[in-house]
Parts: sequence; structure tokens; C-alpha cells
Amino acid sequence: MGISGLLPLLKDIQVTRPLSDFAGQTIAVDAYVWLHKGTYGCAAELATGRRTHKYVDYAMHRVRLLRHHRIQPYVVFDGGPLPAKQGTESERKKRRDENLARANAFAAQGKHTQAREYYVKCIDVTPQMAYQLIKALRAEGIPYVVAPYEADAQLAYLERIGVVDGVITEDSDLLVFGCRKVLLKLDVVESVVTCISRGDFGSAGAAGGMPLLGWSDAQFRRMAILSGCDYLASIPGVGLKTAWSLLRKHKTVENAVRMLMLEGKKKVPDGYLDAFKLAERVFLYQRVYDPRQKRLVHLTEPAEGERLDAETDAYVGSDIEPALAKQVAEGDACPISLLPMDDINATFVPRALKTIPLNVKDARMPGGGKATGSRQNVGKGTVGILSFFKPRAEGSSGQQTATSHAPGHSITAGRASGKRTLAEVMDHDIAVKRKKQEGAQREGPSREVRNSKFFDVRQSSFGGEDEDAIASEEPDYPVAGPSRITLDAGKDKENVPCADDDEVFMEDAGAVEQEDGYISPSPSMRRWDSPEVSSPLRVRSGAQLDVEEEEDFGADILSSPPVAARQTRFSMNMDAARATSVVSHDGGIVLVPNTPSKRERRRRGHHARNDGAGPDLQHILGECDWEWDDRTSDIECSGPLDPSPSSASTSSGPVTPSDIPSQGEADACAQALTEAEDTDEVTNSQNAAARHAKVAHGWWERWGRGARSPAVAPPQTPLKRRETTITPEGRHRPLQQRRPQSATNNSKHKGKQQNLHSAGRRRSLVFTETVKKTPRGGLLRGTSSRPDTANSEQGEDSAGASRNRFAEFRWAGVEDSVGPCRI
DNA sequence: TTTCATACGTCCT
DNA sequence: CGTATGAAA
Ligand SMILES: [Mn+2]
Repeated sequence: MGISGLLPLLKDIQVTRPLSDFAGQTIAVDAYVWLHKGTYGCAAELATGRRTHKYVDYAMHRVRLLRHHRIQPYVVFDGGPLPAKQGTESERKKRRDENLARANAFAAQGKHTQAREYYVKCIDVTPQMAYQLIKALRAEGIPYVVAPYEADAQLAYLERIGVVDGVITEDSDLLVFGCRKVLLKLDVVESVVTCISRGDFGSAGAAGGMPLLGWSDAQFRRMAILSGCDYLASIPGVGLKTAWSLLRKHKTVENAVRMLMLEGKKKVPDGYLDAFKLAERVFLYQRVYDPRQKRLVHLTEPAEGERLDAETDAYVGSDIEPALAKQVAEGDACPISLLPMDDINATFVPRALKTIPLNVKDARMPGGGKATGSRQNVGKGTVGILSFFKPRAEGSSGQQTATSHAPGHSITAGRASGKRTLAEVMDHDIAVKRKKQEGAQREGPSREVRNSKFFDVRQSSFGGEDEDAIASEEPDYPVAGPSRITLDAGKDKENVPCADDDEVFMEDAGAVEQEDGYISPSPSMRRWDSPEVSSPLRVRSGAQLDVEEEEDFGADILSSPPVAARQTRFSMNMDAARATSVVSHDGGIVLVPNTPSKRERRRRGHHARNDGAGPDLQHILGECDWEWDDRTSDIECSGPLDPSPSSASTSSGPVTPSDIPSQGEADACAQALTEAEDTDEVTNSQNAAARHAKVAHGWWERWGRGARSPAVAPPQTPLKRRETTITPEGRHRPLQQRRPQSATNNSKHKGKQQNLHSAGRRRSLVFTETVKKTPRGGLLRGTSSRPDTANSEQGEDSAGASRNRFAEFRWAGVEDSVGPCRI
């Protein structure tokens, strides 16, 4: 949804720019779009529970495209649902289930084309799917972060603090969140993007009769909210144009709404102003993860003197204890369940292809990439590899600006055969686009132009023997360090670090059968491989963990902390866990043994995806107790995120947008909010209801398939203020105070009223877990990765995968959850 | 004239 | 998520 009509309104200032314009910059990427588009190519597989990683390939292709243009991607994932977002879920879920049923029906008849049509409509991108992409990002050293809540706010924050220079997304909300540079509609064939710059707003809207010249960020934001946003449905009959007119005439929302009510032409829902204030606060103060401080912060820190009341504080996303927040941000914990990330496809072990373990001093490939002999050297040279990775880890704490370059620390290198590979890839892209255009219009006139552009790009980018240009400009971004480097060059020759020869590599890699049954001549990333954007060499870690059916997609030495790398291989013996019942380490962890009742499990639903043909990981991995690789445990691994506080050194982001009204954004907002505050303190039923209005896209809607109305939750006793913070001991999630029936609905003015839950009390979730202290101080939790798949029943409540984890835990009263219940 | 509802597309071995 | 389209207010 975003803001309806906003992008058309800004069409005047939308400029198409080549990706090369952003060379040297770090651009944040809204991963959801790529993931979702990527699922279209494997919708049936996903819907039927078959393992696949095509959507990862799709996203990585784009990642590599950016890197090809010297752009450093910074991938941002959606996180947990905002407390505010308790939206219409059952309706969507029903539609998905219907579509799935229809798709399966068609599939049963062999009508796969029609089946796919419905398969794509029941796909839901889950955090576990996002984790598959994260694994690939780790393997290639691409920085990323999982937002605690909405990616929108996280993206805006990264830009604001100067960690990134712009944002690639399709969501107009980013502008409302204060992004200065928003890039949409990435065209992989033309290598262009549509760019909207906040600085150009002054010249926008003139054509449409609603110029934005002189509008402050605050005014712009309020116009957007007034016209209807994700957090608040608009007053019926009010759209962008009307919102613009109202604010232009009345300046403040209060006045505008007052006028509307006096006129009586429009029905202003009771409590609208209050809801508006809350919605604006979500845009302003939503919690995000600060990769430098490694903790949650507000997108904008509330101005001095303004304190967010407890309710608002929860509304913008509850705080999460730093250690846990870090795990979520780095993909080690599910942002929804806050439990250790479940690797739904452990057989997918992405690796960076064709990476050259370059000598730090000699990053350039000999002969423009013809380093045929380097493979063996690399493979045996453990020392060389270590020396290769070492600077990466160290560099992560050093230079950190987005545009900084690390000439000596190249992690990529081209190969002679790379051109061909890239050409193939681009040929394919062009073919796809041509196909698309042919479908739309007969005879495209610009075909030759496209080709020309293509060749120009190729030549200028990596033609000749200038591969190291890329290598030298590769920012030495802090990425996941090698968790373990164990060479087993003796046995698994195919796992020996590859040379830079395409053919040789493919031969070594051998044919592998992918999840989808296709036989690929080489591992997963062959297809989209392009040398200049290839990544660090990865070293296969032998077969210390034998997993049945494991496909060798490569090793994961670059995959972050040992914890993460290991988690996917674990499957905790639940019996042992129950017997132990409690394990406490110095973290002081709550451990509540629990076995949910059958009824409860039914109520909470099951993992839809594994109900079908999907294999049960528990069976694949077997049941085992914790296993720990001591060899790696003492390696301090730098996370994928920027550990350095000097990131924003170059461009001190516009923390406070210097706007035309020259009024500090925070001040202006504080003022506006305090104004509204005066007339606040109303707890009437309708205003509370309005807060639940309009909950559209976002994680909850996208991923929160298993959303449960708190109404069905067991009654709980109130929590104290402290419990509003989420800690490793448990997610203490206070519910909003009583929220009676609403006057407005999430879906914009749909006649049907939503039966809003009303939980009179707060509750707290306590989950059981065993922990393992890691060298890096993190907490390993040995909860079973998939507790209930065995009991899954098709057709039953197919809740999101992560939500299933709740089945392993229980809702506990406050007496169990007040503070860390040390045992 | 503006809003609102609906349909459609995103992939592509 | 977006765009496009057409009908209704
Ligand atoms: Mn959004």
C-alpha cells in the first residue's frame, strides 16, 4: 500500500539514472521486494513444501548486479510485527488457503500452468526464507541487517546516520520516513533505477495542481498520513489531494480535522486525532537497530523533554535487550519468535564462487584473471587463506565509510572466463525483458539500443584486463568472519577452493541435484555468477557434520558466527531437554519445561510449509544433543554489520532534515505532538479503536500469517514497566490496553467491521530454552528447530513457521515472567 | 474532480 | 508492493 497516489504525484521529479551514477556508494536494499519477486519463479515448490532456493538466486543476482556497478548493497530485511499491527489476518490467510487448495486441485489434474497461477497467490515470505538469502549474503560478504520491526524504518535510519547513501525499495513509505534518496524500479537489463530525491520535492506536484514547494518534512508526512497510510486509514473521502488542500489551508492537522467536522461533509471517526498522533509517532519513533551501537534505538530520538508514554513506547516497537537484538539483526534469531533461527533448508549452503584467495598485497589476478594455477595453491594453503581472511576481519573495525575502499583487501577478482559468464547472464536478462515487452507491445523499437547499452556496460565495467579495478574499489566491508576454517583438501577435492577457471570449477563442482530436482552442472550460483561480483573464497569445512542428503553448495566459512553456522545443524533432543528441564548459564535464562497440549498446538497452528512433501528436518538431521566445534569457538567473528562507529564519518547523515521551514524536524514534531497531547488523555473506546485502523503491509501482513488475536490468549496479569522490554529471557509483550470495537477498519473503508480483540490484561510469553554460552558472548539456544512438524496436519491451521515455535512454549503468568526467572 | 474498488503483475532451466 | 482502469461519490 504505502501511500496511494504518492509516487504518481512525484512523477515530475522521478528521474531515471544509470546505476553507474551510484558507483562508490552504499545503497540499502529492501530485501522483501526481491524475495517476493523471487518466489514467483518457485511458487509451486514453496507452496508444496519442496526445498528450493531460487528466490535466493534471484536476489543474489541483483546483489551482484549492484556490485558490478561498484555499488555496495546493504540488504535490509523486515523484522517482527509492530505491536500496532494486529491487522486483518484471518481474511488473508483464508484467501491464501483457498488459493493453495485451488492450486493443488489444478496440479492434481496436471494443469500446472493454472496451478501456478494460484500457487503464486499463496506464497508468504517468511523470516526463514529470508535467512536463506542471509546465508548467501554472508557467503559473499554482503552487509545486511534484519530490522527489529519494519524494514522501512530501518532503511530510513541507515540512510539518516550515513551508513548508506540511498535506499532501493518499491515502497513510497520510505519518503514519509524521511529518506532523502529513494531508488525504485531497478532495471537489471538497462542497469537503471528511478530516483526520487527529497531535495527535489520543491519542484514536484506542480503539474498535478498540488505543488510541494515549501513543504517541510513534517507537513509532507502529515499529508501522507492524512491521505491514508499503513497505520491509519484516511477519513473517508479524503485522499492525497484533499489532504494536501487541507494542510495547505489549515496548516495543522488539528485545525484541518476541526474544519472537517464543522463542515460535516465528511465523517471523521471519533478519536481520529488521537490515532493520527500515534500513527505519526510510528513514522517518527519506530525502533530500529543501530549497527554501530548494536542495540535498538528510535528512528528519531524523541526531543528533549518529550517522553514516550509506555503505550506509545510499545506501539513503536518494544525495546529488545541488546544481545538478543543483535542476534535478530544478524539473522541468528527469528525476528518474530525471537528464538534461534531455523534453517528450513540446511542443505542449501551457499558459497561464493570463483573467488580468488588473493594475496592481500596482490589482489590483481594475473593475466586479467587467468590464474589457472592458483587453485591448488589456494586449496592447500591454509595459511594463505587465513591471511586472506584476516584482513577482512580486522578491516571491519577500521575504515568504515560507505565509500571507502580497501585496495589491498580485495575479496573478489575477475577471471578470464568471467566475461562469458556475465554475458550469458545478461543475455538471459535481456531475453527475459524482450519477452516481457513482446508480450506487452509488438515490436519494441529500442532493442538495438538495449544491446548497445549492454555492450557499453560490459566493456566499461570489466572489459580488458581491468578486473582489479573492481577489486580495488571493493569496500572492505565488515562481514561475517570465518567461523571455522578447516581444510580437508585430501578427500573432497571438489571442495578444494576453486581456481578461477570456469570450466575447471564446474568440473570440480560436478553436477548436483537441486531441491527442485534439476540437475545443475554446478552449484546454486552458477547461473547468476558474474566474476567481478563474486565473493570471497570459501573453504569447505570437511565433513565434520555429516548430514544426510546434504548438497554441496559450498562451505560456509564466511557464514557468521559459529553460532549461526552451527545452529542449522542442530536438532535438540527434546526429551533430554525436558528431562533437564532447566539449564542456566551466567546469562540467567528462563527455562520452563513445557509440552503444549494437543489442543493448544492445534490452536496455534502448524508449519504449513512442512506439512506437505517437505522433509522433516528433524529426521534429516537426526536428533542429537549439542555439538560444538571447539576449533572455531575461539574465533571472534565479526558480524555482518558494521562494528565500527566511524561509519558515518564521511557523510554525517541528515539527522535533522534541514527543511525549508528551517524548523528542526524533531522540534516541530515535538511541538505538534505536545499540542495534540494537551487534548489527549481520552481513553474513549473509539479513539482506541482507531489505533488499530489501517494496518496494511509490513511484516505482519507479509509474514505474520499465523497472527493470533490476543483475545484468544490466556488471561494474564499485568506486567510491570520493565517487562515491556524483550530480553533473552523471554519476549515480554504487553498488550495495549483495552481496545474496544473500532469505528475504522484496517482495510480502507470496507464495510465490514473488524472485530477487534480486547484483552483486558497483559501477558507475557515465556519460552523454554537451553542455552550454550559462546565465546563471543552470545547465547545459544538449543530449542528444537522444528518442534511440531511431526504433528503437522495438512489443512489445519497453517500458521507461519516461526510462530510454530510457540507451540513449544507456554503462556505464562506474570509470576513466571517478572524479570529473569533464574532457576 | 477525486476517491475507491478491482484486476493484474512480479518469475521464467 | 506498484500500476492501471473504470465506476461511484
Ligand atoms: Mn511500508
